[in-house]
Amino acid sequence: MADEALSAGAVARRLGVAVTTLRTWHQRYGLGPSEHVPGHHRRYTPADLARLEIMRRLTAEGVTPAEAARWAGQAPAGVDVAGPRARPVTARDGGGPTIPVGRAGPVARGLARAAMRLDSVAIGETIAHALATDGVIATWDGLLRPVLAGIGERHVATAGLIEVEHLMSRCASEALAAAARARPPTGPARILLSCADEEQHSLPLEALAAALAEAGVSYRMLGARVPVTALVEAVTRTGPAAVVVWSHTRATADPGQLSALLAAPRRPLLVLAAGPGWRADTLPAGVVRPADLAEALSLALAVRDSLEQSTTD
Amino acid sequence: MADEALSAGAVARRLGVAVTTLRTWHQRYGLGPSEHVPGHHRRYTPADLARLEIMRRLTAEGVTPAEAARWAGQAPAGVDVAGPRARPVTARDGGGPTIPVGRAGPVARGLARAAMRLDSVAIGETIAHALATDGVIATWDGLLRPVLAGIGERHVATAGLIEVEHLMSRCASEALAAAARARPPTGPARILLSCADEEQHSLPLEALAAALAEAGVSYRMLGARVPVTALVEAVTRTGPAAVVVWSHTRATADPGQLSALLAAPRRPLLVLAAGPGWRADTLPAGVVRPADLAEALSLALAVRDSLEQSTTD
DNA sequence: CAATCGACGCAGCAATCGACGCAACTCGTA
DNA sequence: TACGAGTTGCGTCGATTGCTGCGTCGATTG
Repeated sequence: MADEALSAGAVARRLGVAVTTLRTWHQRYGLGPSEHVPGHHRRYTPADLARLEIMRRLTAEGVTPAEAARWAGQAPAGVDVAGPRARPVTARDGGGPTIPVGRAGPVARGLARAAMRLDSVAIGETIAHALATDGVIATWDGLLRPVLAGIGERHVATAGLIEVEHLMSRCASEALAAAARARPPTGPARILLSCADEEQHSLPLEALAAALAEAGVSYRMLGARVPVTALVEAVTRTGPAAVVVWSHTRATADPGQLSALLAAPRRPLLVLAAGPGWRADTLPAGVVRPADLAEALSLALAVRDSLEQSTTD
Repeated sequence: MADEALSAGAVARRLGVAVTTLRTWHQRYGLGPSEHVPGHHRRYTPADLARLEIMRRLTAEGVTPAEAARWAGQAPAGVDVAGPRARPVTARDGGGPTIPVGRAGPVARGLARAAMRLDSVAIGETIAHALATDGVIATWDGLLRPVLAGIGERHVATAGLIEVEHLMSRCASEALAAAARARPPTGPARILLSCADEEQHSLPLEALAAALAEAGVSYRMLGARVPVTALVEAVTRTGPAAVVVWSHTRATADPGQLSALLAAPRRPLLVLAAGPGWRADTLPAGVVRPADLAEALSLALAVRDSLEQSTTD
């Protein structure tokens, strides 16, 4: 670990920019060594270098330098997006007359039972309570996803239970929407949520929307079955900073949609390919593929306010 | 501190309108940056932005843009614009690539405008307000249906606007669900609502559900794309007094589904074939075909009343 | 003496400007 | 019922603005 100070030339060489540019960045955006006496040589600490790295990466992505600088300036402990995440051990559990929910807990089992009963009131109450108590992420990963997966499995196996699946989806959708509405986000919507073309499953996207609302981030949600042209037009019109495209199955995961997004007139800062449909090796460069809801949320949060933090509204 | 100077593009993105429209608003209504040198770039201060926000909200409520601009122009205290604002006082309306709502009223027009802007917040607020004020039936017939029909027409004609249609549907769905939840029905659910097989439009059914909830009648809602076997099974399991099957297009209106219902072990008292998909001459005997939402509601209410009479305790 | 500093200027490029026009909707009128 | 007048949002075009990266110059630092 070199905690010695780097000279301007060294930093410039490392970043791949001219020395003059470093000076410009300093006096235009205040993005320089934390301690610097005017007239003396600049000494960049590792922390300063990290800030400049952010600046360089953002500008390389196409962000306006002024924006990137504002963003890099206030990031002392910036990038730790990918953290250690405990992975639930896949364990076979339970059979029986109801829906297999794995070891998702008694609440999930109760929810599954209510679903089998087509008891929409109980379903709605259970989900709403979980949302209020544990938050969107935990409810999604620990309750909704297991139960829905269980119904799906059963549905594939027995070619029945479709009405149960639809009822669950509807109730979950309602509960998520209610949760999102309970915490109305403020500020401009810089994040666009959309399903892939032909994709009709929008529930995970609604969960993400609710999670965003929970975090106080406003967004635009287009919903299911959004054709490429419509998506591109929406991007062109609203110019979001980030776009999340959900694909549930491989059939709906056409990488061309993402390429079209990147080629749009107002290229979004970040394009997220979410859902199990996407294949990592076929994604165009510059597209990020979050592993789960939590990661998608943290990525979206990272881009949140790249433009301004005005105190209006 | 004039630190917050938004560019035209930033403001346009924030409001959801085109940059050109901002310029138009400036030169037509004098609604622009307080200090602007002709030829130079426009710099919107927070005060200017607030004025535009008012403009946006008013137009979303259905106010004529010209009038909205007059309102917004004199809103902020202090610096006032002395722009070329000599407009005629005529209260004409209409214009732009909006959605034809005919003579459905200003609220519908405002809703259509908000939809074009993909402004889900405004859409949701408008619908929720209408639901609370006028009730479900009036909101459906006087607001939602005209706007949705307008979008549909336009969508067929121009092969675009799909994202607007989806957003409207989603917001309407949310609002209807919220309204239904606000008045939780009591008692056992004796009415089953379901889409026909392969039918994916469930919004009218959700409107009926909300209307039922408003009337204090409890129901079970299965949702979209319910296969015949699933529907029959649900009927067998829950034994409803009435079943409403919605079909939006002729392709999904297979009379066999209704026959299967009538042949079910626990034959429902009343089977309603709702939606424009059904053809009166092909319906099996004993199936009623309501003309609109109000009729469907009154039929459902009649069933409830007859039940109360027969099973009175 | 090499590297850097602050100041100044310049060329490329994206965003924006003003002007014009188009398409589409409403409404009054024939 | 059809049609023209009035409105309105927005696309397009050529010119301009303003931001950005960086080279240059004389003075200073290490």
